[in-house]
Amino acid sequence: MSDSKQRIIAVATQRFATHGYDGTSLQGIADEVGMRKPSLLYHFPSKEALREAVLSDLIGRWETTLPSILARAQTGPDRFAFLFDEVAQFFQEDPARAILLLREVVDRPVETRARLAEAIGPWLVLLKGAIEDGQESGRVRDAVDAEAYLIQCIVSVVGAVVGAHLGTQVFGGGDASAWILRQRAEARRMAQESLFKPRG
Amino acid sequence: MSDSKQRIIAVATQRFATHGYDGTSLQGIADEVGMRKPSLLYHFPSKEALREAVLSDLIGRWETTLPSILARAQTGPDRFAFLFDEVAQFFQEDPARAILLLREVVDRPVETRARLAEAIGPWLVLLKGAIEDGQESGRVRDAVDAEAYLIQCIVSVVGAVVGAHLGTQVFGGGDASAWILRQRAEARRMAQESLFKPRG
DNA sequence: GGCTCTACCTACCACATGGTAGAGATGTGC
DNA sequence: GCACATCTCTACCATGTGGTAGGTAGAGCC
Repeated sequence: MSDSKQRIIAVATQRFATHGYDGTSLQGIADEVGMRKPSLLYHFPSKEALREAVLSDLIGRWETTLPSILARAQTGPDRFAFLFDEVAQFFQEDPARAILLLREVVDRPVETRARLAEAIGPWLVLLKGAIEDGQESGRVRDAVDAEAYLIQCIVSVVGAVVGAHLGTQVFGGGDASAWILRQRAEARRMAQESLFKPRG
Repeated sequence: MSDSKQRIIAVATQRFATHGYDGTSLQGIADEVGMRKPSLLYHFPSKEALREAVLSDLIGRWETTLPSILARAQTGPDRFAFLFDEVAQFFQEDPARAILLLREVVDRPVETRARLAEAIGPWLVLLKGAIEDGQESGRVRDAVDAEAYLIQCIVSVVGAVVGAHLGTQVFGGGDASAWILRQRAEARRMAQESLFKPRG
């Protein structure tokens, strides 16, 4: 992909995340990239095409990151905590990813969900199996609703980014990046302790 | 408040939630209400004023609902589960409330958070105290980060509405309203089991 | 009847938007 | 030299937007 295209996608990603699709103008993106609007429209024939490219780029990054996470998660100990943190790390690295994803799901529920189902569905089915195995072997609580649990985990991780900003305002103390770490840690603790049976 | 004003707010709430502020036109609202655009602008001098009114209406409803929840929560048993479910019920009653809130926090982080801090801040401080009391008396896990925990609870409840729609697509089985119940139940279970120490 | 207020209307405006037409520059292969 | 492709530009357009000006019908009041 050409350099211009990549720069446009990068800028558009941030602006779509910050102001939403409707709240972002091609003019604004073009200005920030440093070109005229028609030049931008040369690379992406329409605003809708740009949205599509931005989303594809995000999902693409996810799909290249995921296998590496899963591969490493299989070997080490504390697989659960590792998996949770790595996924959280993906969003924390660039919070715009979480916000963008959230916006897409809320703005265009049907279309986005279908894409998302394709991208993370198989992975969730896998994890669901792992949870059910854990229930049979007695390590995982029987009360866990595996499917709903997994969805809530995603909600927690993505929501931690939004929640962090909320924390700074309501309770004060520390900046947003410090809060995001606290939110992530607490989300993991909640997920972990509500999944496994207490030891002993 | 006049009937027209209330109808406008009701329609605007749904449309802002569904399409976002920027994605909603005054024309569209006016059409659905059944009046001309300038008539709408007679009641609310600007689109921004309408947004403000919609948000005030939502927060107002919350502020009248909350005391009744807290009053009832103090007497009965299973206070935690009751509180959690009642709050969840508020959003489930009209999912647009959850989506709208989410959108506001994401769209106008600073302004909305300040308002939200005002509306729910004192209540969160109260609950924070209750959790810390529980830690001292040994019923609540020491590892709980009270502030982050409470924020994550809000994220879970609001996110359950979004997550429910995700569940239908990824796993299938049941419609959105059935999924929202599952998400809520699982979110409560996760919050509860990660808060209290295991009995016995 | 006259005055005022509310609630609504028609007609209009300035402006920003997404998008198009078509030309000019810059390089690449022959 | 010349055709061709790639990329960017200027100039423009149709449309929809939030918002304004000003008028009208009716209710209540004196």
